[in-house]
Amino acid sequence: MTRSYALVDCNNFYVSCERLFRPELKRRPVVILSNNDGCVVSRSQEAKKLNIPMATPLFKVEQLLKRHRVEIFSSNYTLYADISSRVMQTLETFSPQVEIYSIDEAFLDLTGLITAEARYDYGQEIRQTVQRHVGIPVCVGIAPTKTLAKLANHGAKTYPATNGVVDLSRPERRDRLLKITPVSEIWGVGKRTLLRLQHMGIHTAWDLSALSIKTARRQFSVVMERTIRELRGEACIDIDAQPAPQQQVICSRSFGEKISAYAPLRETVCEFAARAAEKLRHNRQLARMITVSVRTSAYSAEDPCYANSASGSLPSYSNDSRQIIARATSLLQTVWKDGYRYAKAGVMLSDLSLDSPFQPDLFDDPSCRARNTALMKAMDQINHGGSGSIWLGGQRPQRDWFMNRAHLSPAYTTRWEQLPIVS
DNA sequence: TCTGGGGTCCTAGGACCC
DNA sequence: TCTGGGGTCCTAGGACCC
Repeated sequence: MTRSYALVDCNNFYVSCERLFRPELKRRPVVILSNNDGCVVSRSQEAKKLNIPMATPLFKVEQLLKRHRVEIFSSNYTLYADISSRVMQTLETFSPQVEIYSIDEAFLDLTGLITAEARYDYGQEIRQTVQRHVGIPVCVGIAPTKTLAKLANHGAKTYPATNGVVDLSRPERRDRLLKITPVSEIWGVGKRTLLRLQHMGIHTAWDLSALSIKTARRQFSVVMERTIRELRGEACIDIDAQPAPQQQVICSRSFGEKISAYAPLRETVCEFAARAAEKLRHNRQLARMITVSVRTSAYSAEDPCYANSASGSLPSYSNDSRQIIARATSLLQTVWKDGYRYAKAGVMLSDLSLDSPFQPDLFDDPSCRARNTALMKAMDQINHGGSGSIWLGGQRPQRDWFMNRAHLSPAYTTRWEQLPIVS
């Protein structure tokens, strides 16, 4: 049976979230910054028109932003995650098979759900419902493969005449859009691949779809082969409504101020380790491998450059903050070198397993494990909401001390004291 | 002065086994 | 003196995604 997928993608998602609570910003240029106020990661239509490229460092466009009185926000992930889950809940009423692909987009399996003729209208209904229930504008792309649904969504965003919905079920429409879309817009074509494709004279999505499968396989990889088949309408990537448990948990940050001494760097790494352990417990997972990485700035010309990482295993599968912090500290000692100005560090947990059913090893002490689990649970409950009321020795008490967040909006939907007030 | 963070998948090459 | 070949597992690195 011919399959049918919809890709629903929120428009300028972070900007739209901020505008929900600041409606006066509707037609104003708005940008959202990454963690640490480093780069521009979301732009309103008006900001895009000012030629502010995605992921530009803030300092490069600061003057431009000022001149055009662009509204600036630090990222407020607590808010975005909450709005995202409301959007996803709404989408789940439109298909039994929904794959949440990222914070702002989801694939819906429409196969056998609606007739080909009704698909465009269904897309419009999705748009209107999300707008009415959550207040977030979305675009919908519908097609027989996920790669084409991505393309359709890009079309819906690019061409206002589509009214936010593009259905590529008919091959004529599909081919027409392929011919006018640059190959760089195709899902899976990144910077490196783009360069190689251009050398081969491949510039549009249509050119790519015409590349022989054999050549694609030989010169690129199975990934490219799949992309081409999908562009031709052959579904190779299925909906993944029950994603496998995560394989790694990462906590890493650039610092607001560079760190040259061991003690503050250790405190920071301990903090990252504690956060990673929290995430692990939230996922109901355990880890056996831990990696600690540190680096100096990759951009600074005058500072000497150094980057290193060290991995090691934990005594057994664990999500106990104390064990993870202890191991992180010992690993940091092996990569620490005096005389550098550190700009970034990270802790990664891998070799994960679910915490139940748990397979203990020979030396496991069940009563000790139960006690530790209870202790961590109590800690998480006290810290619920991210306020960081209690912490372990070695952690730095003021969370986020190292992060610049000069333009943060309130946690409108997740903290009582910050609820918006209608007067 | 100031350049994000958190993930996934694929491939190649080495170690090791029989 | 002869020095195969196929399989698995692990790791590092690359490329990509949002």
